[in-house]
Amino acid sequence: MLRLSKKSDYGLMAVNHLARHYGEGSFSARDIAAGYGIPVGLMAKVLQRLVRCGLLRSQHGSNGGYTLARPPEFISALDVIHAIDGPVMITACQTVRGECVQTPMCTVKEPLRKVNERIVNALSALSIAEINA
Amino acid sequence: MLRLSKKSDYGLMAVNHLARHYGEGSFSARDIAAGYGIPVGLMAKVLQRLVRCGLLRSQHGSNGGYTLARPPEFISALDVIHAIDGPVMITACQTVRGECVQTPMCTVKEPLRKVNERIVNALSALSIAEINA
DNA sequence: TCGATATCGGACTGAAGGAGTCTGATATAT
DNA sequence: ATATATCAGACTCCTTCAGTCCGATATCGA
Repeated sequence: MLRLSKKSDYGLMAVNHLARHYGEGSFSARDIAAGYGIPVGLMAKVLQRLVRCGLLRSQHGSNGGYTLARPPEFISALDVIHAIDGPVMITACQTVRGECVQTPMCTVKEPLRKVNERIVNALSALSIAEINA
Repeated sequence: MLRLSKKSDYGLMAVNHLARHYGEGSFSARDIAAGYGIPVGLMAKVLQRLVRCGLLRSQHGSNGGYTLARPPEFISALDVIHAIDGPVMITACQTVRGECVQTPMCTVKEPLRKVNERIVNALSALSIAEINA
């Protein structure tokens, strides 16, 4: 249905939160989740994925938590979404290389690929810093 | 996951097919489905929705079928997707009026609304005639 | 050293939505 | 009449999403 997953939503909120407090130390999943009414466990999962993709740094132990791996200007909405949901692709039928699995007679593949490209561009042009402003 | 439903895909293919043969009479669900390896029953369902939203005209009985309700230049990809999947909205949390149901502290609502707007624009700027060219 | 507090990883469950089928009704041309 | 269409809705899988839970590991402070 051309919809973002809730996890991506949560991810954007979390990264946004960290951006807003950039340079003020680290925040735990609990810290972040509390402010937005997001289940802690789920928030933790989302944050873990962001760490694995190099967007966040994590610190174990007490007084631990998460911080941005780089300044908010250099993290895009696409980065976050891609880290959580994988590649942004509006059609299920085509692979990363643009091949159509379903049917070679698909006449709308190419136009949709262009639309997809525009969406990706729009998302990658939107930095977290920009969201925060 | 920011993905179009298969029904929308099928709808685009169908409308595209009808556009390619615009002025050559009507085509049944069976006619259209056959060429693309789409299940007939499902194709029929999709076509019905397009009729209900005024994009296609239908003709009962033998030698019946579907035709475009207006020239391909005046049907956009968004028209088709909207007819099948409903309003294009990348976030589940906001209603048509842009209100956030989940939490009033959502900090990413407004930026995502703008991204959504761009997507809608891209889709509504893409006419079926353009796809076909 | 012990314990509290974190992240981390995977498995798991329930609910929701998508894909596709089926049945029956209505309309129309031959 | 009959064959061929659309039409409408209910229905069944099956996948995916949302969220939970448990055990393991790492770190800080007392």
